[in-house]
Amino acid sequence: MRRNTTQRKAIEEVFRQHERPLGVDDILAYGRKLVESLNQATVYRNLKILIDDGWLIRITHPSLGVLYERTGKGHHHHFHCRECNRAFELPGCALKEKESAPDGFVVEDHEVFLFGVCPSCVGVTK
Amino acid sequence: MRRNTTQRKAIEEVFRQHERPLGVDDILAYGRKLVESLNQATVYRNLKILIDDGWLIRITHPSLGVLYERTGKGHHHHFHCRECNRAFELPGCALKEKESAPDGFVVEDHEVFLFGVCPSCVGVTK
DNA sequence: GTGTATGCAAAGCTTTTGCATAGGT
DNA sequence: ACCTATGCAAAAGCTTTGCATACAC
Repeated sequence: MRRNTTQRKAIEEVFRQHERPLGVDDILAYGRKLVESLNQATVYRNLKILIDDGWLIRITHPSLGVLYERTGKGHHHHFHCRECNRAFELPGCALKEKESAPDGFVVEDHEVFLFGVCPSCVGVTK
Repeated sequence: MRRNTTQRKAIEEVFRQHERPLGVDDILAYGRKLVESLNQATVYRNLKILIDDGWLIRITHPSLGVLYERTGKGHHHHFHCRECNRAFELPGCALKEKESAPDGFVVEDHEVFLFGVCPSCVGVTK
């Protein structure tokens, strides 16, 4: 039977506090603020559990590598800010799947990654 | 000065023979058909050289991991066939960058990955 | 002949696993 | 009290690097 451990509750809390896709390093760092002893192996094991539970999904971002994000947000795209290096989830979908591939290809799904500057970084002199 | 080695010529030949994005394993396997002694470290070193030369680019595919493809094909998207597990380069771009993110986000670039069944696998009973 | 590139092996990283024990139930 | 989940350390992948030698020039 599944136990409701301090560690997993902390990892869930990290995702609630940061509503954006997070990497393992982020999760470990933020998690240790809540549970000092939090171990890397524990994080990996719990991420797997939360994915099995359907609470998280794992995505591989072209620039940021492996990220984890909460489920239940429907289809969306990802934006990567080149200034603050964070990933954002963007609502909506402007891609027409049928028109996106030549005849003969059956398109069943897609992922879009956008790159640029996020609202908080626009206009900030660097 | 850069030497024109048998190994690098073999790696280049692999990309000419297979006009699609290739992973390190593919490159090593196909390359060994041309140069039996071809070593993994040599492949990695030469991929880096070919990227520096602008002859290859490295992409991180959400499902297939790290792939390498020849440059000079302009902007395109990638299609991953769930049957044969190969990646294809698709010409054209149906994404309107400006409409793809909410106000405030400055979109400068994007990558699109499509998933489905490729023409050679459509209709093939499995 | 000179010096870069290769093959091999060892070392880095990230992720996974084995094992003793802490802790949730 | 039981037995799962944790922390630690070792192991397993993938990629990089050090070093002696092969080979491109």
